[in-house]
Amino acid sequence: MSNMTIDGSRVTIADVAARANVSIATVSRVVNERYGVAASTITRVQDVIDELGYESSLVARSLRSQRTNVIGVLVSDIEPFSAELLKGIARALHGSEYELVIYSGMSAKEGWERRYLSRLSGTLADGIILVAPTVVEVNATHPVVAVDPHLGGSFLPTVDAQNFEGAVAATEHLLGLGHRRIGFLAGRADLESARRREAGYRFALELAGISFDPDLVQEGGFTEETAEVPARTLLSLPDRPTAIFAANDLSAIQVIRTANELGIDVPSDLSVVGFDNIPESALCDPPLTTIQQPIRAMGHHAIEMLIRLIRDDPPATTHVTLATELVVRQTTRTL
Amino acid sequence: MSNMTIDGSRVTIADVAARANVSIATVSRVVNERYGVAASTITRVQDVIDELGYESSLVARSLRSQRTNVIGVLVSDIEPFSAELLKGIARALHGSEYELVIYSGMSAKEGWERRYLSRLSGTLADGIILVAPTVVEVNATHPVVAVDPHLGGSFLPTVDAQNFEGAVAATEHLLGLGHRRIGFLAGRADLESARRREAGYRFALELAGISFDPDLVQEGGFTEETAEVPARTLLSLPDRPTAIFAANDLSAIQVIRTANELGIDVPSDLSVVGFDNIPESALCDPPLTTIQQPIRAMGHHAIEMLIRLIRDDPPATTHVTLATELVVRQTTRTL
DNA sequence: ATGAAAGCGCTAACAT
DNA sequence: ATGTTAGCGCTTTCAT
Repeated sequence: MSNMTIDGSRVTIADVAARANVSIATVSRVVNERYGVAASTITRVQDVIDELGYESSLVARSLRSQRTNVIGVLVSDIEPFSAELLKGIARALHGSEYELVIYSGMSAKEGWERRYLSRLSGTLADGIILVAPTVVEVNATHPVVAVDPHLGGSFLPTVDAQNFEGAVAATEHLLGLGHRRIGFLAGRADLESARRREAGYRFALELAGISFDPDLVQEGGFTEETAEVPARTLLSLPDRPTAIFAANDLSAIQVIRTANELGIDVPSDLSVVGFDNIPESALCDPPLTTIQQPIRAMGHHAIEMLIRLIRDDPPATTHVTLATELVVRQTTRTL
Repeated sequence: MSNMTIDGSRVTIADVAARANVSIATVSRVVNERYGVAASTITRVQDVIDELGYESSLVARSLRSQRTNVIGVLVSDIEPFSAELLKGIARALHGSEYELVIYSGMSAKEGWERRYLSRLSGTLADGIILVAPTVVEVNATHPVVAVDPHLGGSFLPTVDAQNFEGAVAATEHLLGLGHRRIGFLAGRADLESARRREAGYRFALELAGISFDPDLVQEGGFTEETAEVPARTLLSLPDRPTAIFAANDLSAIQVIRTANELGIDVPSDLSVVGFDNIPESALCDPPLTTIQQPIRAMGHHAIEMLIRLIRDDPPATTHVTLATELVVRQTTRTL
């Protein structure tokens, strides 16, 4: 529709003002529904806005005004976990007054949270959700809520899940099936959630009177790529584990793949349990037994907390931990 | 880390300039690696930047300069399809020079594409990917690529999938199982992809010599919520269909749910086929037979086309259609 | 090599 | 009721 542009460029507030024979300020008032504009002027300006298809620039507006009605979400990457979380966040935002901007600098480099925050905060968004940040000592001008953060003891409002309890449940599930040599494919050492999952694994073993074997623990790094070598290491052990608990589904899926390559059948020769219950875990073959995190609900809670902070409402809970649950599918079997 | 702020507010280029005893312009030159700055000055400014943790504001920068190194993705909502697409887009952007901004005004209201585009384009992003737009007569100042758009004949560079062929395959799968009364839960009438799926359904029926029964077609609207009533209508027909082909997985999942509520067993009493193969389709019970769209690959192609356009590279393909494929799971059975 | 100044599109304080 | 003006943080001429 050619009325979207004048001279092939964007329609700005100045174009509208000129065509309606009013000042830029008046157009701004009409757009923002401020008081003190004559009804006839409102009509005239609105007509021009419609005619020209004018829509105010988010960028220009947010540079100038404090309030933008935008919620920002900062992620290091769009992978299954963050994608699920985004679905929950979007759902929670339905029917609200807020718009959603998701930003990813496409780099998981050390300190991304701070850099992204610095690039967006104070400007684009009224409040920010930080997804799986490894740094939380952040000093922003706007409210920030962290989901699944590095540090448990952060002063940031936080949403996470029962990592420890979930890991205990996963390990006890394997123990209950008769497994005794249970490997653990750890997550990233710098993530609190990863450490708590390892703690749960160790705790369950100890409770069962099984002494901890450091050979049975490898760092898998939470992605399929980084999990391959450690998975192979674990599966090539002289006294190979009969079961592996992976710190997240992505690395569990890689364990299954690597096992297949090595001619090890899952679940006949090897039981595997993941963590997260991302949609992909049900898609893999065989479908993965895993610990379900209520990822979308976490998004929901994060939004609720953030909006409360933005509105400066009475301080609600500052730390929400949601329950995890074992989901038994087909990668685990009695020894 | 308190060095992120001065006086509790954002660190701006002015703060850096003041502390380094240079002008704002010089800091800008250092940040953007422009020529004509003394080596000693570069060092000094860079030190202050590091010390203060300065990062330029995306908003301010993009207001002023043409190039932002940001790819914008405009979606009406974050649901399984767009989330999958985002995963593909993010993957394609790994290691590139581009950052990613996803914008959703959280409204599927008529004309959202144009409004979002107007709010973002010309400012924040160097190029835009429009996801499932219903309007494509768009006149932007920057390159735009449409994924799965409304109009087939759009002049916009487009990425889509074989909707017609996929629908034929789905319908023929059901026909091959002996079904004759096959219902169709249509998509949104304003979406080209939805219409082509219906055309494929009709074509396959015709080819099989089955006359089209308008009672067997209901508009399902592509979401679980909107699909419920039409699904119930279809399943309450006096001469109930023995199979239903739904125009997307979300509505297929709703068909299964509604069937359960009505005491109709899938697949014993009713076969169901979806379209998309979103991860959720494998998660439902029983796992859904569906037509797979290579959603992530579509994201990949869209990025490639867009970057080419941004770089003004030799005009590559302006319209990519990817193949769809039948994925047989457990919701279809011989009659 | 560096600084001063204009201006991107907009909002808000201050006139009138 | 409406216009004028001063910035928001930044890049980019144009001077020096």
